[in-house]
Amino acid sequence: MSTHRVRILVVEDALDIQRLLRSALESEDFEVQEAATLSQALSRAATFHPDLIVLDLGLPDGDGLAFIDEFRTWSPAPIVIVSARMHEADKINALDRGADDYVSKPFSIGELLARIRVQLRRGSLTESGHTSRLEFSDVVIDFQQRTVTKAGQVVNITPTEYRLLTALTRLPGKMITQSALMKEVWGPHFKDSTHYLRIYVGHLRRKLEIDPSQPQHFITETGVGYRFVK
Amino acid sequence: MSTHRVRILVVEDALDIQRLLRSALESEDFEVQEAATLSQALSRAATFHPDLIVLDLGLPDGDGLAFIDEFRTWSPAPIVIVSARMHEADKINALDRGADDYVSKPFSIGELLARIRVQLRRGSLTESGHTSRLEFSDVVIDFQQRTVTKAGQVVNITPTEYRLLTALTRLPGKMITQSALMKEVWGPHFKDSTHYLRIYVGHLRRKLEIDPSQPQHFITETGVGYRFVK
DNA sequence: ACGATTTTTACAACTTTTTTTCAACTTCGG
DNA sequence: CCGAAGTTGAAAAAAAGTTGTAAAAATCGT
Repeated sequence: MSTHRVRILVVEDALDIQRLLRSALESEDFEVQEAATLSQALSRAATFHPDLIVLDLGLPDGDGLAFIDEFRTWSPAPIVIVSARMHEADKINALDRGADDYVSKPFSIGELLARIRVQLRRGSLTESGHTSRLEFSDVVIDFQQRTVTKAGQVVNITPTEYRLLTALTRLPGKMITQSALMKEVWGPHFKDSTHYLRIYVGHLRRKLEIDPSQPQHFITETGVGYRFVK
Repeated sequence: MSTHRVRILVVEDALDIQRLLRSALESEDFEVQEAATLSQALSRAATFHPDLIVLDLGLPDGDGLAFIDEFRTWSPAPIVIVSARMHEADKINALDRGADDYVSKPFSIGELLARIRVQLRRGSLTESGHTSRLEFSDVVIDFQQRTVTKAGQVVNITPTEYRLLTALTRLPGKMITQSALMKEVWGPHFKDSTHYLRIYVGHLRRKLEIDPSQPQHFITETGVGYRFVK
């Protein structure tokens, strides 16, 4: 489905390694962007939407672990750490924090590329995500038929409501930020018009919650986003 | 909602390493089975249906790569190679044939366990359960879902509280200075308004400590900063 | 042109952050 | 060991910001 080349963001402050990585990755036909600082990495990641991140932990303006924390709030794309830190505790920390692989410097470029292929291979396997049916309390959502029933009665769901419902329920339990929801439902251009969200989450609650004033399934995370729980 | 413990098949002919792996894996509450030869490995895998395989490439009756080929025809379960072979070509070969990670002997058992957690996290993300988590006393923090639970109950965490929690827990046991925390949570401009810190550390203690007046996890280092310990 | 849907507007209710106040605790010199 | 200075913790009021609801206006699809 996605027609674009695989995008890789390289977060690395050492210029020589940056160049080495760029040439190796580009010769594998990846689309490469670079960032040399933590803040640059975060803004690049947001606009570039990389399929994978190569991350040096030793950045000048902060700990690379902070990047993992922040990035993982909105993207599951694999993160491969490339670092001079050799201590076991550093590796374990980074891996448990959300990194997917850890390669120590000095590294072999061939091995790094193989490990990147492993990450991308698995990413494409688990891409799909959505099951065809979802049930909670007395509600049944059938994503194949695009129908929603509550207590056996068919509930009319408008196109916008349905897109929002899909975005919220894709990963039950996971908090989705307002801007992520806006981008998915109304498009990137509307990402700051978050009052639409309140109105449409309100619609979903009125139609699907048992008591819309005490929502059990469409949960507000004030200042951040919404979460669907079964 | 699989109720069984996570099953791991260890394919390894050296008895000492086999024992080491079994005890380490069982203390993490995995269900472990072993195989010492290629043919044994294939039949065990077929009956045991492991969730993950730890595989030594140097088996007496054949190349471990053959096992990967055969196993991959019917199971996508992650394979973590543990091998004495150090050559780059061996690693690349195994990874491209279908292995998911490669740890060289002699290996650190802590790192191996972390890499196993990474593999299991990915696999179960789509089904349910395991993600990148931090646990201490009766508290579970799930950074992928952005949820915090105490004794099974969801605890509401505000955006500022969550940023502080993230900054503090990133390096368990390590003391973080007040100004570092201020810069990360409130931004560089507020680095001297350290009384905010006391208020919000207080919030975290009230919400997460067993006895907030006798903190066990969010520790004050008077005059310097705070430290999180598990 | 009609009904259904989306967008705009307005306001009340609610949550979070900041400010303020004061009590308790730590540290350190005498 | 005592008291002073500095540091930390708890509570609550005030301010700022965020969310929920209703309903009118505009737009869309047929």
